[in-house]
Amino acid sequence: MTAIEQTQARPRGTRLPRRARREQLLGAAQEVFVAQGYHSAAMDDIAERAGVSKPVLYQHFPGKLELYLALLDQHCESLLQSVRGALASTTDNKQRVEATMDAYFAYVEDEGGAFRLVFESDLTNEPAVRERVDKVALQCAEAISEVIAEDTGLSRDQSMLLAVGLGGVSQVVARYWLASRSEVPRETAVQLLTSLAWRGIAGFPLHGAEGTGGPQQG
Amino acid sequence: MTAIEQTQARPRGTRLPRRARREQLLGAAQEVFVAQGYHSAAMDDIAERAGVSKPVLYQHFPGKLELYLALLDQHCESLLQSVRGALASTTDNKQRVEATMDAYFAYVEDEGGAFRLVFESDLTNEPAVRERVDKVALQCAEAISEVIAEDTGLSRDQSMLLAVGLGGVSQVVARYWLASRSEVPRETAVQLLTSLAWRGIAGFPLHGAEGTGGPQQG
DNA sequence: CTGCACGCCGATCTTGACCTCCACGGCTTG
DNA sequence: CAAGCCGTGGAGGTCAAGATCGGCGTGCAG
Repeated sequence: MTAIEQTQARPRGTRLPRRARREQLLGAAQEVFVAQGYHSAAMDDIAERAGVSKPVLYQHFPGKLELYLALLDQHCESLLQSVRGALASTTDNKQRVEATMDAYFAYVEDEGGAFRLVFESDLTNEPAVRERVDKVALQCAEAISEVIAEDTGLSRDQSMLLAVGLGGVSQVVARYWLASRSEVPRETAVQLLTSLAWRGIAGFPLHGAEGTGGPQQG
Repeated sequence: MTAIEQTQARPRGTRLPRRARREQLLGAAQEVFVAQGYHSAAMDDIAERAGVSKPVLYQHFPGKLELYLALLDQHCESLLQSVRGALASTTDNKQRVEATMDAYFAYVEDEGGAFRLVFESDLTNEPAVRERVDKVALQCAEAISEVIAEDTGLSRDQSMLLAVGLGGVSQVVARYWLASRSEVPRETAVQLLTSLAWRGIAGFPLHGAEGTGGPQQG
């Protein structure tokens, strides 16, 4: 009845080198933060999850907030890399859209549900957290907006609006798709969104004017 | 130095009928919750903001959570009504898209920033809150998806995915537009998103097949 | 074998926020 | 004019959770 699933199953007595211990603590913290959110997560829970006592936690991190920020930074960077990688993976703009959408889906589907720290944080009132979350969203949108501006000739402000929209739609739908256990397979969902978005973007002037790859398949 | 801005400027001693007092408390609570989030908001702050003492607060609401839920319910209902009203305001599907987008922008721009309670709550771990937030998003998406399904002939699952996407894009971009103080006027932003979304939707089969209003103006 | 250093643990402190108890003052009634 | 009632106010209880202090066991150098 009181059995608690723990990924590591440490018998609470193992001695680890500092670096390894730190990584393990980060893993445990991620599990707890993802499952319970920042506020409901207790340092006791994290320590217990890691199979250590609380003082050890405080020997590796100054406090709860810093622990959370370490994880947040890690996964913000991860998202940004994925999006940039998707945009750089091809020069065909339609495939760019598809790759970017898929990047969001892959990110959301990633192990441990770490995306919740970025997209569903319950600590957005903390300026440090707000800054991270806003910044990564802005950086992703800027990366997307550059492509949009080149493809459509829209102004910076307007392409940013669209870029924010594309990032937003990817993130929101990916989360919905994951939560609803939709029977629609991931690839189909991505295709659907890509069709929607690409047709929308292609309707603006200048689309495909500069060798962006032909829209041969309607 | 210790001057605190209070919208009502009650001299802290006024006697109000219960209904009016309740409304005033709700208003004060909304201001504090919006400004500070659920966790950082203290019942003391809300009472002080309203110009009453704490026991009065507890005579009208059983606790902090119920107070929050009362506000949340109110604004969830408001959003749902706006979206449904927008969808029912016309039979032209393109104008439906535009009206719905505009409904989100209006909602976000609404006084007091109450949209934060719905879209940026820091209490999503609380099941009651999660239920409300998820439910209103789902209800909005369902309302939208009905139109999409009729217009495109897509399956229920697929039109729901698109509907969630449209709701998501509206919500995300509207919040970005509000936060970034974009020089793009609201009407232009709505037009931009409407173009994007409508072209995307219109690309699916069956679009405009059943008297949905002619797409005469590109 | 013995002393030392290091990392870990049980038990504790303190803060902060939600939530109630006893005294005061204005309004109504005879 | 006087008495009572009801709502208001300040001060306090309780508890959860973040953050910390002395003791213990283990591995290594001499």
